[in-house]
Amino acid sequence: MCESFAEDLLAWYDRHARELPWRISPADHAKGLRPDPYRIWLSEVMLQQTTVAAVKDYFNRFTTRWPDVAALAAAPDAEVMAEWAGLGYYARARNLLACARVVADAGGFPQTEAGLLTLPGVGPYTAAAIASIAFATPAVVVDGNVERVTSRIFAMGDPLPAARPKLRELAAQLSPQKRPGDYAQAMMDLGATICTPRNPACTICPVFAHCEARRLGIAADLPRKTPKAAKPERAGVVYIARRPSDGAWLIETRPDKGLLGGMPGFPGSDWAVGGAPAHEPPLAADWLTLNGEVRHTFTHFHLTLQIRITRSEAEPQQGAWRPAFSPAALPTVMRKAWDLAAPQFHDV
DNA sequence: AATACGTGGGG
DNA sequence: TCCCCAAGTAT
Repeated sequence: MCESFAEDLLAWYDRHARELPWRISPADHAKGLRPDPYRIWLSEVMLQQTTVAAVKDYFNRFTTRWPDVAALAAAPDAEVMAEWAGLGYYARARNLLACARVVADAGGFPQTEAGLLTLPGVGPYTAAAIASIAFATPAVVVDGNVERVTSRIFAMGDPLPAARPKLRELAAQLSPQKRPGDYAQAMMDLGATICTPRNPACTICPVFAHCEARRLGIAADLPRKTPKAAKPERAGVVYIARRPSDGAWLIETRPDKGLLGGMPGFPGSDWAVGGAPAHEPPLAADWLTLNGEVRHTFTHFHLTLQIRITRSEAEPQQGAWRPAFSPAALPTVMRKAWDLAAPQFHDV
């Protein structure tokens, strides 16, 4: 049954594989063509907790600008962070660059799962994905799609995340030794297009016959998940200043660790439950509080941000004047603040 | 082991 | 509107 599961899935993949910028087609794969490990690695890191739709443009811009790992390794940190701006989980970008430099120094990517696992930003999923897709090594590739598909095939009702080790065992039972890369990508495509979280399309599923949850009519209820804690409300203040003499913006680079680490932003208060903690503005001036506020939701809290603006020529105590600053380099929450403030500076 | 870490789209 | 979630990793 396991054997024919993989056969049925791969037969479907041969006809229905999605065309994606980092992929080569199953037909070309069969001719012995191999995808570029650099492109597979880059796409897998971008795709961590991120949708294909969101990744495509970023992937194309990165590979156009930095066509190989040596080019990326030589890039200045700020340029890579700016190119990543808006994609989220910015530790990925910092680790991406660290990883590129390790790999460029080594003269190429490690070709084993264990070797890949030592790289910054490469965890169990990504190591297995690169090993199977780029190096044709059988590996048990388990991501959210595989967990969902597997829980349904076996009608495994234990809730995530506790069920993760058991699901990995079950996924290993399904995984074939042949065509590991195609199989991994087939599971992704199945999970993304047929075996979806809501309203799975069981009637057109290529592995319909193997699916215990479908047989029981409970596919849409799996996998079960333990409820998540509610997100707390936090609030803060940001200060947006512009220098009339040259149009420079007051920008600080956030510390490498923590939220939005390594990204540019506007100086301001900490963000706390119950309101902005006491703080000093980044420079002495008359600050105007805007009527509108920024609302933004992070993974683990909601945020309301008050915006204060001024025009000034003073030397700041936080951040620095940046005459050539582009808002495209901002993380989304800061870009929202900029969107609100920028019209107030139309005459600067 | 549990928590921190972004964002945009869909129902 | 609000909640869920998408090719997870680091600590």
